[in-house]
Amino acid sequence: MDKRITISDVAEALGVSKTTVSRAISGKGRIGKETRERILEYIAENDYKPNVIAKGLAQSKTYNIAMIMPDDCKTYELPFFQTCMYGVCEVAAKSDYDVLAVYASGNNTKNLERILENNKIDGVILSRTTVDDSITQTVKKKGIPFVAIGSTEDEAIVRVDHDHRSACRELTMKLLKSGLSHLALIGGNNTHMVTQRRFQGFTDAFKECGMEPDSELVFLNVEDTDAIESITTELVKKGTRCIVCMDDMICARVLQKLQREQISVPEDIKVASFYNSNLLESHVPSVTTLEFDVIQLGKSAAEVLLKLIENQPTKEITLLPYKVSIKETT
Amino acid sequence: MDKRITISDVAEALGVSKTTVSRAISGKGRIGKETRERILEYIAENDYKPNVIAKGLAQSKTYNIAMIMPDDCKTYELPFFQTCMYGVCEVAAKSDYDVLAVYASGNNTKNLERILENNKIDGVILSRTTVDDSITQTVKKKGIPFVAIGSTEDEAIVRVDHDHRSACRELTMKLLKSGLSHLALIGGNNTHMVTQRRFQGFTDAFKECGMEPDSELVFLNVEDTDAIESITTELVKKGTRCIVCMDDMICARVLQKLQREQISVPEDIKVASFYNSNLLESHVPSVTTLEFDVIQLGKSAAEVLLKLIENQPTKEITLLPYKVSIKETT
DNA sequence: CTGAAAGCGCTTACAG
DNA sequence: CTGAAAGCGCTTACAG
Repeated sequence: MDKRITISDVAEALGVSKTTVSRAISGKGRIGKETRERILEYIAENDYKPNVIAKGLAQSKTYNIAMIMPDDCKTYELPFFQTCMYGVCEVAAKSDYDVLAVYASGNNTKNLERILENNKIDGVILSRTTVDDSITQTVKKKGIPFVAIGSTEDEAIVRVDHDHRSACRELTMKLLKSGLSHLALIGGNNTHMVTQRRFQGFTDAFKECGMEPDSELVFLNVEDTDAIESITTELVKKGTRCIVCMDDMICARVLQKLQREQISVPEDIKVASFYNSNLLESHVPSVTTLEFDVIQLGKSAAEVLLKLIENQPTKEITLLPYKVSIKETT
Repeated sequence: MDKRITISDVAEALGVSKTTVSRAISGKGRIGKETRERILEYIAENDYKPNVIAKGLAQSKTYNIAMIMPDDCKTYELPFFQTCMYGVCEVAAKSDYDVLAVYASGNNTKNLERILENNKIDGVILSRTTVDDSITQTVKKKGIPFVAIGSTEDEAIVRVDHDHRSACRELTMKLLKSGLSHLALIGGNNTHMVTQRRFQGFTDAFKECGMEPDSELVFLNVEDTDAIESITTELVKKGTRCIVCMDDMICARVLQKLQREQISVPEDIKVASFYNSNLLESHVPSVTTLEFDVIQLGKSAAEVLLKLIENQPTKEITLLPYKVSIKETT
């Protein structure tokens, strides 16, 4: 490991003080133009790299942020979280921040607490928000900046999200207007805010048409494959004409089941999904979905968090656009 | 943010020196039993938490390791990397280490270089190794400990891996012995070491039976969906009786294509995969695969890296077991 | 067994 | 415009 030069070495070599060198680098404080240029030049030539750790100690900063990942494997394996994290890292890197991966859930905040106690981060990104969220409480108690990806009940939390409610309303609307009135809906864990928001959008559309969703056709908290399959079968028996799936995973399983039962889509039954991903993208026939830019979601979250950390003004809520993509399955 | 107490506060409150407090906490250096207990007790009661950053500065350590993630979305979205990372984080946390996510590839090591220059990590885990690997070179040049997940050409690199070659040999062997001699093989990027190792295992099995793989039926470097589908079609036309897929993604696409073409598995054609994942696990009929414990892979990698960082002896190579899981598709 | 002091590499009032 | 000095919170020879 090659020994790196420090600010003292630079100061000594140039016959100036450490203070001056520090100022030349940070750009803060008054400093003569010529002096600065001389220092910057020397630094470039001699490959000086500041020690971020020492800088952090002096400033009580770490230049690290944490991204909270769900800690059950069924969830953290979802492309969503990975893609999000990629966006977060990309933006963080530009400001010389790094991203710690921290796995936590409502029942298990011990990793989060450890990292918080160790003062290893300047801010936190919550990648999933649930209705009663002990993760949020933990971060809040610590008092460091954080932003939530997704909706939150607590309106005081800074957050970025896709506009799921409007998106689902719009897609549902299009389905209703195309003459499909008895829409079935299969959704996952209803303690996730996103499930609730999507359901609101679904309901919004019905109301706008002066109707109500048929409660016999709405299934929430459907968590495992078997349940999805039996509900699919049930819906087919009932003669449902269109199944709306809350997410890509559910949709993939529904499509698989229908295919296995030799029920053709869209001829016998139509299918749409409130969320897209690579699980569905290569499907034939192509699936009607909502499209969200997840990398951008991660990027926006990081941008907002960095502003928060640097005490710059930020919006309480950032809503990202979506695209309704009507394809062959409806 | 509640101000935390420091080692000085503890020292002052107890009328001892900072040195003594530090020793009581670290357990290093001689210290009176009674003094130590008094300090530990005070610390517990007053909720003292050491500042890991300061500790790191003094020791020239960061208590962070980096996990290198592939930087193209088709790859980092694979459950493999997520699951691996989970295992890494779990083990790291036990030793008070945290894990930075760093996206890099052979063409783009700038994030890695930045983090290395910033001295923000004590070691690196490489999650994928390619044949000519500029990532490995970059880390090596820096001189900090690292371990590779997967095989490497360079035998001097510390690495942990599943025994892909033996695993593939064994699965291929079983297929050959069950009377399927003209096995077709579809594999991905051949610059990935794992692709090469799997192919070796495949070949090993043939040799052991005094045969050779039929080069007309072997397709490597098959990277996109269209190619997989057309090869599948071609193989069906040729009357191939069994398609072996190098990984879960390829296998999923092959199965999808066959299903769409109404070709039944395993009646018309048999299918096996050299890698399992949730992509395949709920498939009907169940798929013959190799099963690997990926969380364990991440854990082992982290364990080895921590040993390396702490200058403890380690094995050059750690090979993890596998399971051949013969199911309905063959 | 314990402590004073120097040091890790930076930043930042304060003084000039 | 520039610098001496103190400080961030710890660790670790060195001395006693």
